[in-house]
Amino acid sequence: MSVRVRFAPSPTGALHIGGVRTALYNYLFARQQGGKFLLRIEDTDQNRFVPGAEDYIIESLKWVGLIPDEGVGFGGDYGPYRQSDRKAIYQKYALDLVERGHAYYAFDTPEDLEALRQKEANFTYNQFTRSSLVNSLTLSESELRARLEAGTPYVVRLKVEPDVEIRIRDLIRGEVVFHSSEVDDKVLLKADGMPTYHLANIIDDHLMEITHVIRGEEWLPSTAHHVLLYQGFGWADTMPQFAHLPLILKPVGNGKLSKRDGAKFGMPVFPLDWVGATEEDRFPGFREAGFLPQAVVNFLALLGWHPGGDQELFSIEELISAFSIEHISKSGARFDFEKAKWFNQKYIQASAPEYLAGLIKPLAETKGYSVSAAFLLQVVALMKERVTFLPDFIEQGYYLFERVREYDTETVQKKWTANTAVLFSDMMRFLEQIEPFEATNLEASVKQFVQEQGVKPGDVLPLLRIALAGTMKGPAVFDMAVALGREETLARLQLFVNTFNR
RNA sequence: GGUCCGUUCGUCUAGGGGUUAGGACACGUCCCUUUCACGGAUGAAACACGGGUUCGAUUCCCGUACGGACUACCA
Repeated sequence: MSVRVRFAPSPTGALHIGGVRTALYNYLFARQQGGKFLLRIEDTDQNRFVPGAEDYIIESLKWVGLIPDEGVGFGGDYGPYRQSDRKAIYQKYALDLVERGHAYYAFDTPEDLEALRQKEANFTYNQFTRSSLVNSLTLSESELRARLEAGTPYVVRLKVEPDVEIRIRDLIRGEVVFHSSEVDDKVLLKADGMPTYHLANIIDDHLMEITHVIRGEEWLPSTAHHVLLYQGFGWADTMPQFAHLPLILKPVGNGKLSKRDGAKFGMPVFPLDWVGATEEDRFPGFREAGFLPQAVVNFLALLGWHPGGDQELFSIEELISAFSIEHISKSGARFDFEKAKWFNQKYIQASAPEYLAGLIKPLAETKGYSVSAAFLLQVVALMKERVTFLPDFIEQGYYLFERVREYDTETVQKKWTANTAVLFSDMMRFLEQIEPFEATNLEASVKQFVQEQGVKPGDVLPLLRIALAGTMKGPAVFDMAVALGREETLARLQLFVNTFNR
């Protein structure tokens, strides 16, 4: 049987970076096994539905390159892939389960249950309490029929049999055992006719012939219910295998990574910018922060998984061939933004100049710079080894696009002497006619010129650098001069002399 | 509270009954470089604790502690 896995987020807002990792692991597994990777939208909670979230999820997956083989927006033979479009299917199966004796109607209202919880803090609807509640197990047949015919709202609940051991073989954690006395009678079908996650995911996974369920650790406790459902439907022999992923934890402190941590630690925790309706519902994304999707993938892949060995940088092809569920860690992994930055830097260094130039072009344009592709290529060559994020090309290297905004006056004062102005004027005349205006020639000639003037290069070159860039940081001076061109270089030298020669 | 899951340098992790416990990020020092980075070298830094099992446990078992998830007509 060929592998089929799914990523099944619910459209309640921006897709958390942990969700991206779950999608990635599913994707890697599917690709490696020659199987299919599907996207299913779990929108059975009408109250939590957020417009735009579905598009956001799809765009996120596309950005990181995890293209589903089937799913909402991707076609496929097992649709519909949006659960709200499958409502009738769940109702049919829920009633089927009632007939099989593995589920029952319950008429207790949310208010009834809330009142019970008030009275008894740990109240649970289960095999011990259901006999004293209002459901098809306690109602007579005629009472039941009367309520159903009157259209009384009801839910369908799982009927958990007493004294049964539920064994789960988790691919990551080994065998996990639950006793049915600890398993409650979960709601399967809600009063609005929609299924809960538990029902919908079992029916869909069965109908969509899912072979492996790779999902977050938060689902481990409810897997007992899921196993019972497979058995109740008579699908035990085709039940998928489970793999419960460790959580992604906060960078510091306790608990899992939350969307608030982004603002708190000044880093994105979402793949793309999310712009919600309110000011508080806005979050930055990795893409807009200037990450390369390949770097995000590499970073995420290694956050909770490692194939063994010392390799850190993996192409997507390498990830696919090296991936194995058995090598996924059991414990939660802290989100280390410093490591994410390192990956990005590495991927920028390794990227083709043309690719980078294409990515920074729109960034330059929003800053109001209109530059040629050739010039962008020069910027990339100059800045590639010293940036972490894509916008750094423009922001750190702004002086390649416009004139110096601010000089490092401290260094200027340290190096400026009585004859600096004269020296610079002579150097400008020298630069005016030097041929070719090219880095190695410039370097050799200018150094020689400076020496002939009886000055040490160390006294002049820093000033030359500041004249062109304003700062002591940055690319090699003569490379910058070439990128700027002869005319602009001379103009900046003149400007520099004018500024400091008082 | 109950159930379940987990615990190797600060962080991500490799490893696995006998190892100088390996790599990477971050950090320190040095080299390269008349800048900054890149690169190279190097240093500091870990098996939560207590019992077993064993000739020998960081590795296997059991506890304890700590951390986490779940405990909705949310997913």
